[in-house]
Amino acid sequence: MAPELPRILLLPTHLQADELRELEARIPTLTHNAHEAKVILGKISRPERALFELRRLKLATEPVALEGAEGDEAIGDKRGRSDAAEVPSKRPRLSGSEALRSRADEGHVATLDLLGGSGDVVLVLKLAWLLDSLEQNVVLPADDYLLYQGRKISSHSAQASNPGTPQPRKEDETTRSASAVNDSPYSKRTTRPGTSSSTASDGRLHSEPPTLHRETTSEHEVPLPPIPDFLHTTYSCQRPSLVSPPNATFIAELKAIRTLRLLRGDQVGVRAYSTSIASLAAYPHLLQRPQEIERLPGCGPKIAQLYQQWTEDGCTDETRKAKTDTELVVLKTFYDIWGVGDTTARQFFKKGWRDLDDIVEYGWDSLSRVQQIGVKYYDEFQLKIPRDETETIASVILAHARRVDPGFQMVIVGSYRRGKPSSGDVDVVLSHPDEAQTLDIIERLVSSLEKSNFITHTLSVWTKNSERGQAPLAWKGEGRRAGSGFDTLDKAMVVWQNPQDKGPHRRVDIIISPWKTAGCAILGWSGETTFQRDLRRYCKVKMGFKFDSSGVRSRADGSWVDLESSERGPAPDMETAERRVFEGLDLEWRPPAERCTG
DNA sequence: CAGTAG
DNA sequence: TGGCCTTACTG
DNA sequence: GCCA
Repeated sequence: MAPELPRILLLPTHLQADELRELEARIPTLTHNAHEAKVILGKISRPERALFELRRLKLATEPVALEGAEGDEAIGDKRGRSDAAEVPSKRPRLSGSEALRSRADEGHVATLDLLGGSGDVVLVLKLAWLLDSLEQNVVLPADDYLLYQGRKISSHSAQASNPGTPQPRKEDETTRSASAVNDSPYSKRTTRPGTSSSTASDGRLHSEPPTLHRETTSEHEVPLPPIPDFLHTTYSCQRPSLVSPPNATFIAELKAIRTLRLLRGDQVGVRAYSTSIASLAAYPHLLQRPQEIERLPGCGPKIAQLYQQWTEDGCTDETRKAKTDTELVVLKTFYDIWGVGDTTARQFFKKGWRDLDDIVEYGWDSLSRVQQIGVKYYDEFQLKIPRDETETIASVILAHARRVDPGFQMVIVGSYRRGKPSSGDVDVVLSHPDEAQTLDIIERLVSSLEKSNFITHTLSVWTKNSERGQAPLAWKGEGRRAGSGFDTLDKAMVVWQNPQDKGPHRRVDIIISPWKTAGCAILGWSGETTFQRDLRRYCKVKMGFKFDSSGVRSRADGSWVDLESSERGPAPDMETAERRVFEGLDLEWRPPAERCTG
């Protein structure tokens, strides 16, 4: 009794001719017409490949709500390092238990209805679905095999895809950013330009009608999805960029290339790839073809070409070759040591060192103090820090600050504030409405946390530039008064371990800001690198300002520009201050979760 | 001074 | 074709 | 590598 199968089209991709024939023989409901197939099967494993196949079949679809399967690959976790010969400088080995979390059981709720359901929905599944179903003699749920789910559209209905996400509420002054994580900020902006155009007071507001370039290339009438108006800017601080964009897997490939460029010393390449990554991270549609890419800012023919190669081959030449290039693999290992950058990584390699044991054995004494710490805790620093632990660490820091004065306030910044489920390190910004309280607190705080054995090592302390380092600010101008304290912020970069449970050592940054620039401080510490870079560039080019986390200045005369106080006085809290900075910079408010530029 | 950090 | 974010700290 |  064969299971009752839906109409199936079998893709020939990656199948030998005889394999193909044999499989086809086992499918009673086989069709060769893509339009009547309910299920498309193939020996493929990525949603992008699925789209590529649909294109080849000339089957136009729009995506149906489906949180894309993320290609969240851990970096290199195969470190076959010998435990033999632990050098005097012992590098503690982690006790067993490595992968505590199994991926892939994120609770698949909805079982897809294969037989019933609206007739115009087509599923692209992995071939394994068929094999498993036949083996077990039942039609298995498609969930675990699903690569793509789309609704067939006739070539003339170019409906903008809105994959059924709930309409999010408007952000207003009082909304807290944390809740934004669950939203789908795309949906409110993917509506056609014109209907919901942003209120960006950017001057060069792009409220043009949906004039899509006439990209009616030789190709068929399937129109490219509209470019959201916010993607006409080259500044990533002017648009939402979410944590898990639809094209995350392709972005991951570009990030891999970026890392390779870094290791090779190609800094310009790093810049360029960062720009394209940030642009793609803001693109709310799953890519369908290379032409879409070239329309995006920071993306040109090269990136489009890489995309094509990647959809067809599953990876690019550059990453494929790198995988077997020992030099690059070793460089990456070295680069991951805290305190070792790409230049030093190459130097280590040139000395003939090939793994961490070589460094310990042959070069220990040549390492800087922080590099020694980086090597010693190499494994532990690679571990991600879950959100609840970040909160625990932060609350200890705040408690110690409040022991000095109860008026201290704190915002956890960094990737935590962006809503990531785990972080590489912990960043917190502390401030106090009374400026006298933030003056020399950093050293007292650090020593207090050292005495309580939370801080095991202090990597560096940026101490009191405010007082001593006023000279370096060539941004002279008489506007700056002595002791006003808005030079580069005081901060401490430390190694942390809970003295009670003795968990892994963690990297923690504690930043102190005077109240009047606390908005800039949390803004400067919450976005990803490209967001920051573009924010500074935007301030320079568009505003004639010089932004940094310790304040905004006029480039004309170097005078401090206060964007954080209103007529009603200083901001009541740091988040409000941050909103005022956005306003003062003529930027639309961007919740931290939308600052994920990759 | 070069190198590194966020 | 030049420019691409910023700057103090460390050794 | 892309943009002004």
